[in-house]
Amino acid sequence: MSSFSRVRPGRPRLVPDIGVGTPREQVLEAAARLFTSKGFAATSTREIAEAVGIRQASLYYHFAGKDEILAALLATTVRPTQVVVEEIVALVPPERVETALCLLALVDIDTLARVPHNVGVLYQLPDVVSATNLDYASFRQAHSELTEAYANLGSRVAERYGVSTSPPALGSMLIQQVEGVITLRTDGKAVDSDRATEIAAGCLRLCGCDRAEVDESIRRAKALHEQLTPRTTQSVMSPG
Amino acid sequence: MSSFSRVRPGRPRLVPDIGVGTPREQVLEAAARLFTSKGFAATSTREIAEAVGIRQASLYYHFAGKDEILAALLATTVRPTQVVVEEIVALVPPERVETALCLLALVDIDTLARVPHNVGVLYQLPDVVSATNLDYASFRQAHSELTEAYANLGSRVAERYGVSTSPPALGSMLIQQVEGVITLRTDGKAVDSDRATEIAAGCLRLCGCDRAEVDESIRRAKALHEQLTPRTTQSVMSPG
DNA sequence: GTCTATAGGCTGATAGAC
DNA sequence: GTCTATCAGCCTATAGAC
Repeated sequence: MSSFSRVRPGRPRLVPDIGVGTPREQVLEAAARLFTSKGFAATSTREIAEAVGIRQASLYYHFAGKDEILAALLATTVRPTQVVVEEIVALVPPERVETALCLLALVDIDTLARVPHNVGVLYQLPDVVSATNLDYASFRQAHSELTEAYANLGSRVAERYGVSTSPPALGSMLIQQVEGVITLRTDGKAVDSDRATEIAAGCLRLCGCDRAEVDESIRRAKALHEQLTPRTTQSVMSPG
Repeated sequence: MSSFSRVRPGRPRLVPDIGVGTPREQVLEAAARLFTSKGFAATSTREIAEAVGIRQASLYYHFAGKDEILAALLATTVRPTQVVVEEIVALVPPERVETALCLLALVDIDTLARVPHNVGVLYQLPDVVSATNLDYASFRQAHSELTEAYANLGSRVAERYGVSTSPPALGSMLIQQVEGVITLRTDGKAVDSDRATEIAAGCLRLCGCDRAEVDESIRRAKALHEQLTPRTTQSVMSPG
């Protein structure tokens, strides 16, 4: 909206606005970068303001407080929802659970790899979790539902291959594997399409799939995945 | 040392000392609990002091500053060193790489599960990483050496089963799987011996092992593991 | 919409009594 | 070895001018 005209209402900034997007978006961009790299509590509102090129007090025109900035960032959904899981399952013939699991993993990995500034880390920070002014509970529930989806699909696959790991344990192992994407980005490593495929294949092997089944499921899931996310550059992401 | 006599030099505390261990240990215990649950930056020295039952300023008799408390905690080694890796490899006949990998995983899982207050999380916190007054680099190197050990053992196993994942990718997947212990403890879930076994088995499946090989390697590795850590309660740990 | 100015609180740390 | 007392600095947030 702001890029339509450089002449905006209100007093001009000391430093002219050279950023992209609305001021609000600029704040969120800077906050995401700082929160993920230094942590929430360790980042001051002054630093955020300075990164944007405005004064500390000016933040409070756009957000009610530091917590609100964090809440807005967390609202940036970074994981597949229950609805998406159901779509994925519906896309795949019931006898091909392996493909469904693989597709879920690919979609999830892709989401985590693409989200700006590795915002996925925020959900893992203790000071974010314990800063319970916000409805962190709703995230927890969404996350545990996603874990259940992994547990459900994974254990149906495991059954076929005689793997006896309990569904909850298998679910947490699978989601842990997928969330390796967050770790990789934190460590400054890029997550490209090949890496995504390797992680998804790892998920299948975790459930006991043999090589032939892994290859076949990967092939089918990748086809479906490209069909789900058409025309965009595939899963290539800078580490930041 | 302090428990020999309750009468210690110096002015008595306002609140009588009912804690265990030396005052220094009490501070570390409280700091570990608070740092891991609230984060480093979000924890004040006043909170630590209050938890111990002393005044904020009294902390500075035992530690030069907040950073020093953190550094002392990080010095609590929580992962197998290069030397331990070599010992493990030496324990297992060369043709049983699967067993070596499994044993490494079990030892590592056990270490992470037993360390007080889930101190392993500290190494993942952005504010700890960016608080580089301390030699965080040495930890990074130790961690990357451990990842390499997983990569090395894992890819030797993978080779046998026709799994073509690159060693670095496999290494990061394996260590990610093991570090699921940290996540589990953060989520308040206990990590008992059965869970440890399931995770170790997952590591083997990640490398392509079939069921028979997984079972055999687990059996051998557990025997060696018990031999390494005799007479202690096996891997049972409270979540905190 | 951004500025200046400032309030009020909490922080990490030091000095010196006991 | 722990206390009291205190400091200077930074923090979030508000009020009101432009």
